[in-house]
Amino acid sequence: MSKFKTIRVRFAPSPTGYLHVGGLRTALYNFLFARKHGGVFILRIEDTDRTRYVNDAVDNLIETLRWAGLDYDEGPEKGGTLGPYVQSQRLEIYKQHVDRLLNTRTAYRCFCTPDRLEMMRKEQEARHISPKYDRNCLSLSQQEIQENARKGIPCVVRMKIPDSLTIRFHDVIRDDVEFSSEMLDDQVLMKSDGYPTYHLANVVDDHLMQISHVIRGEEWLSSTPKHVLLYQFFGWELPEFAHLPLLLNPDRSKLSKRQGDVAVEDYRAKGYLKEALVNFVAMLGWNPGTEQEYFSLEELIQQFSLERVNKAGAIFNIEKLNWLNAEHLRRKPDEELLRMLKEALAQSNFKNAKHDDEYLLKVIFAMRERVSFVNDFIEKGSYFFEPPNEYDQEVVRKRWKAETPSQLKQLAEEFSKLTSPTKQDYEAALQNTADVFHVGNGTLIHAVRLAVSGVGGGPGVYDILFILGKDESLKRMHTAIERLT
RNA sequence: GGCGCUAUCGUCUAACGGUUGAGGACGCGGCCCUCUCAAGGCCGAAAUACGGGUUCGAUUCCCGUUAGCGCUACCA
Repeated sequence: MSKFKTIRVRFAPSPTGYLHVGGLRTALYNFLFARKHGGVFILRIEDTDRTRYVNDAVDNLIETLRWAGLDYDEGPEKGGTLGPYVQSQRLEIYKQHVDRLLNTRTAYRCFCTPDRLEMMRKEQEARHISPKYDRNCLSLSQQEIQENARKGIPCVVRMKIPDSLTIRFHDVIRDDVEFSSEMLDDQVLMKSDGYPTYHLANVVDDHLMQISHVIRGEEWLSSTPKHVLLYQFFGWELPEFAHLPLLLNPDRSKLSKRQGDVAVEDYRAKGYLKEALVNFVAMLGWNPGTEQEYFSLEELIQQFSLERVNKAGAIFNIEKLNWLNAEHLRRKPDEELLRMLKEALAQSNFKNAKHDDEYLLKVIFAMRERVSFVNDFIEKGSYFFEPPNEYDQEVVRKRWKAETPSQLKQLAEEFSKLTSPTKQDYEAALQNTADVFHVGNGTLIHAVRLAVSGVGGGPGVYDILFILGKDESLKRMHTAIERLT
């Protein structure tokens, strides 16, 4: 599919504070594509806007990518032969390339002040024509340019868009796309502070870093013709382009804060598993063509293809993420769940409670099918870590009758006779007691459950009793008899 | 406003002109299982934006309309 020998792709975020879930998906698709084809996945930091620089953003980005399991082959902190991989460290390279453009007259210096530009735009807007630089500085003579430079007037470098040219390029996802050069502005390539704009830096770097496929968000589609022109100006071969559909808010606007969490770290903090988040964003805009929904990273790598990426934007649907999280969580081996539960416990209200692994493993066994998040073990199964401090009133109304206290007293009596009871022992004892009172065992089951857990749902009652142990169970039964009578 | 991209159940999506009275998943409702809650199983409601073409035949190809989104910065 490609004229390039090795697949080389890059994820090129701008460090503005955190990794956006849309960014995570872009990174993921790049990663999957590279791994699938034995290619190279590069991380490049696009920090050419000094006004938006955020401290620690790069570290944060790298840490989040690492958390998600998307290891890059070349990039900051990792190195590579075609670095540096941080654009602010490549200023000299951009300058050289801008000079090339200047020499071939495919770019020119512009000394217009921001004020003049602003006024020009206002006027154009008033006249209902699309805002475009009026090329005021294109006609400057060599002398005038030198004069201005000598006076120290700040200047930018603009690319000179050819007139009436149709620019066509191929996109793996959208096929052929074409734009008229008439619509293009003489884009600033080099800012007055000596930093390149995205357009220049991205083309220069993609070429120098031998990027074979530019896989990025759809918001770049409209500026791609400028990039194509730049490749032509430099006489470089075009990479393949693949513009990914956007991630949307529930109201179909572009995914943003305000309408929920957009930072990967938010989801991480909320207890979502990286496996679930990765699986989920992978399915937002891509599918394998089969009915498989649950994927490990390894399976995604095997099955991923750019050709099966959709064109239309996708809403970030939290319900499905929750479901996938539960799926991934419940399939985890005991040991891993144990490790995660201990970690969660350490940060919970029960951090001082002592429970050995054997006990926690029993809780995991009992709760496994009932949790979507690790914290659910603690929240939905709080009674495994402390006695109920209140009883669900609705359940009390339904399950706790006038005769219940005396029945439970008798049941407690039976339980206390048992030595190291198994689940079966509890069951037999309860059955016997139910027979004595001529009631169905359900009557006692629900009452005991309420007494020991405070709630109406959960694992089988014999499991709960067994996990809690005889002494604790009896204690709770007596407490309930007292408090609910 | 201009340019571009997009358009199948509420949501994510399948279908690459015909075996489609449009399939799956999440969510929702019902039933089964059952000591409860889950999990699981079964069933159900739910979609091709609209209008023209092309074709023996359009979800699928073309055009238009509408809608949504993106871009339109010395931001990326």
